[in-house]
Amino acid sequence: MADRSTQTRPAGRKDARRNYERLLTAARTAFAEHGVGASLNDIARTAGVGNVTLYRHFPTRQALLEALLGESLRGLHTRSDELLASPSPHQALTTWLTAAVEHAMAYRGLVDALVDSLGDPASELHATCQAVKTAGAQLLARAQRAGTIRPDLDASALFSLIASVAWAAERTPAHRDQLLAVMLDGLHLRVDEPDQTGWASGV
Amino acid sequence: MADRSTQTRPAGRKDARRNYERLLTAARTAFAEHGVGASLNDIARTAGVGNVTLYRHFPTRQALLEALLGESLRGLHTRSDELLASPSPHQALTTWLTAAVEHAMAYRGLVDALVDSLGDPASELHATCQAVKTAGAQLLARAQRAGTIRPDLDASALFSLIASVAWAAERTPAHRDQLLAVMLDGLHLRVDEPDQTGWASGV
DNA sequence: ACCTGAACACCGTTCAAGT
DNA sequence: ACCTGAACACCGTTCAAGT
Repeated sequence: MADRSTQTRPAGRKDARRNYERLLTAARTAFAEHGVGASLNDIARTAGVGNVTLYRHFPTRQALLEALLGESLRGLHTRSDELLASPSPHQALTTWLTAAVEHAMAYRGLVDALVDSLGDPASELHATCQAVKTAGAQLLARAQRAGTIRPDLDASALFSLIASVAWAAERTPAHRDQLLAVMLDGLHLRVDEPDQTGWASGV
Repeated sequence: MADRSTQTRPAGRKDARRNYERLLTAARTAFAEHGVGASLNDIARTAGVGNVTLYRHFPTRQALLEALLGESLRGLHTRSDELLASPSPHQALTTWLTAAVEHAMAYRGLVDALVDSLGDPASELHATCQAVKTAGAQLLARAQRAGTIRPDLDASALFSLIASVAWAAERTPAHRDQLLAVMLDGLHLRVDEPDQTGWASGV
């Protein structure tokens, strides 16, 4: 639980450390250009490093993603803690959901990797994704207690919702805001305002 | 527009016709088992056919999907025509959307192919996907005229919504109904009932 | 301790021939 | 006309050695 932000950066030999950094920057540009499915051999090549060196530092593609995005994704946890102190539970949740969707769109194809990771405890991204999930869970629970969000919904369903919107928005960016709006509206309870007529309170 | 259901089944040599059918059944089981990303060489192999034979009959993976699913997907168009005659525009749309999501989940990874096809006029699935889209457009427009569906939404955004739900539901089947419910609720206009109190009708 | 080049088993696609 | 086996350029992964 403590010091989640310190990932295993190699402290050993100087060239190892240098190769590590080179691989990260090469991966960053490759993912940005070709999506998370970019060729790993290509990344090693442009980093000026043997491909086995890449595999030693990052045994899987997800390890590479963790190194690149872990910090940013864990930032959603911090953000959630902050928002828990904000006055409107509902607004806090919607703000956070918008940010979460944004984070999940960092690279083309990233959402697939995130969803896979959540379901695979062996993945290097697993812990990070679960941190995101529990971050959302807190805001979700608070909003549900406040009565503005449909009660039949748990944290993992919320994660699926985030992923589904991020996936579609990545494919058709023009629809991003509408997709988000529909999701947020769908989460919103119908009877969200205090009843102003007294009409419905009888039964 | 006429006779969309007749696809190019080869009428030539007997062995060609036989190979065509063998490839289809091999593809069907391969896609069912490994998703739409299944190895094409593998499909040719289990069909007992040279791989080039596969490529001649089906130049792309999407051509194969069209041959397998085209009829079923075009069925959504027929379904839409039927539902246009049903009494409740809103119920008609939700029924159709549920069916559309179901269709898009026929194989693992299918939604990606469908969305790609819609954006690529050269794809063999393009016409089919557009037929699905226009089928949804009719029901959407009717429900919007009836005032139960948010008016700021066009057919392509609706297609994105279907795809996003199908994508997530395929990954986490347990959430399928909730994802659908959130989407349908998000489409639903808040003030959908005739105002029963007179409170809101002043302005 | 950390690195590299070469090999391995795949993939989709295309070739030069066969009947 | 329609087919096939073999080649091609890739992929991720693993090997046997190097310093």
